Amino acid sequence: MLPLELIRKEPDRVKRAAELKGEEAPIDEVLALDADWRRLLTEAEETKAEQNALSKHFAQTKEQALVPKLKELGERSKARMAEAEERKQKLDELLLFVPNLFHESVPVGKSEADNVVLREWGEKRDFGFEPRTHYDLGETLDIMDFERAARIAGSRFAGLKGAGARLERALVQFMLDVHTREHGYTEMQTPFLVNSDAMVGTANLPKFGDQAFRLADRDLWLVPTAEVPLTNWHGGELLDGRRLPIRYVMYSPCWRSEAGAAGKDTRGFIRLHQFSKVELVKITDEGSSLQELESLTTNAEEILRRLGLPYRVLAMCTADMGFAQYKKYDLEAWCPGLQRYLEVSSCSLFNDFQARRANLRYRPEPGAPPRFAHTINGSGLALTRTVDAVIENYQEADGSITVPEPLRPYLGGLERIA
RNA sequence: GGGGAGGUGGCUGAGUGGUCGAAAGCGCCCGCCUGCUAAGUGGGUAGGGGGUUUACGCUCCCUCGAGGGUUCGAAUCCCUCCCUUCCCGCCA
Repeated sequence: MLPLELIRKEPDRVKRAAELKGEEAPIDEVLALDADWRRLLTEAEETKAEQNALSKHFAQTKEQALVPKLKELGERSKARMAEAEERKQKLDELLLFVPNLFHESVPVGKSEADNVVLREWGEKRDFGFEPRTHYDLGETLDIMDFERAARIAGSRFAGLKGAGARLERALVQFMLDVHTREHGYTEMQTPFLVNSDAMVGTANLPKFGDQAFRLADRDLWLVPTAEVPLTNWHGGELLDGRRLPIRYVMYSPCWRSEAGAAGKDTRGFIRLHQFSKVELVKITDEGSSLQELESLTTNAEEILRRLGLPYRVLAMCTADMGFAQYKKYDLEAWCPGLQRYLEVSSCSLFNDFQARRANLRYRPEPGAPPRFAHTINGSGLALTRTVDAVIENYQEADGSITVPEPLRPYLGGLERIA
């Protein structure tokens, strides 16, 4: 959510930013409602002030002749206030549909083709044979099962078996260990179901409800990412600014309806209704947030490096950035079987956009007025696709898979999946 | 699922119809005092919004879990919901 004050003062700037992001922004409606609301509010408050003063007088004198006047003032202020409230409510609802601005460093672009490759790491391996896809290898080795998953849940679900399941679990533990022991994150475990308020806090609602799964009989959603519970974890709180940044890491399953993705990535372990992820979330202050985005991105990259997976880092352009992000990097791992890069992490800075929605504030120092926090998140990494990248990059000519060194301790010393 | 208790500022916790945005304590801030530390001592210290102001500020309104209601007037009385906690039941 953007501050109303900003929209009032610089409506054109907000409109322009929305346009470059390819988002609609109901700025004119917001401005009209804002003017209406303030006019009615002033009227209501003036009447209320008169009533309060007279009521105070009445409390002392008990002058019964004042009662009708008091009653009338009360009714009038209540009626005006109700009108004002009605506008304010509409205004607040609309504000949830105004997209975030973006940082000046974000490349302006029209499509994903305008994203900028910032750096590439690792050598793409020369196999000396035609590398196979992870789903080909996975089914041959009997460590991935798409058919049976579809039988019990439908398409876009997958199952892992034996060494496949263990490989994913090893990756989870490896990632959690690196982030908690070396990068200063605190491991969390939160509910995987969250209410609508939490979804609004991270801006998954009201605009993107069709991307998530909701329980039919109550106000609960399956988390589309651990970003939702973690970013909202301190929602409504006033944090001690001296204790920022807060760094959380959490493993969770994620559920997404993938509405609108029909036909995309239908094969393999790539785009599923349920996948696993190790998520990094930071809650920080204004001054440090840009820098904290950089370090979070580096933290996620570190996992790819240790696993020896070639990858590249993209600066997302305005058009590819999304409604709530202020600045965003994608990490893409090279998958030689698929002959393409797969997004394994998306690291974003939201500024105070989410914090305003979640009412997440901090006091910079004792006595200072509260400010909205800045929030950052990124995968560290998405498990599903990291499994793919490991399988494809570490495959051998005979169809077996060499286990990357750092994972072996987590697999009881296992060196090869065959 | 059944029954009891409770949700008040950064925290603990008083307050049962007006003079209460709210005692006291802790914490924090500013001063005084004290070789240092600790202690003592005086004062200050909730959040949000509107108007006005270059600004400091001034002023008004709202907020005691959320939303309704009663009343001239609600932290206080009534209703609904949410949450916490205790006892019973069930259970991994």
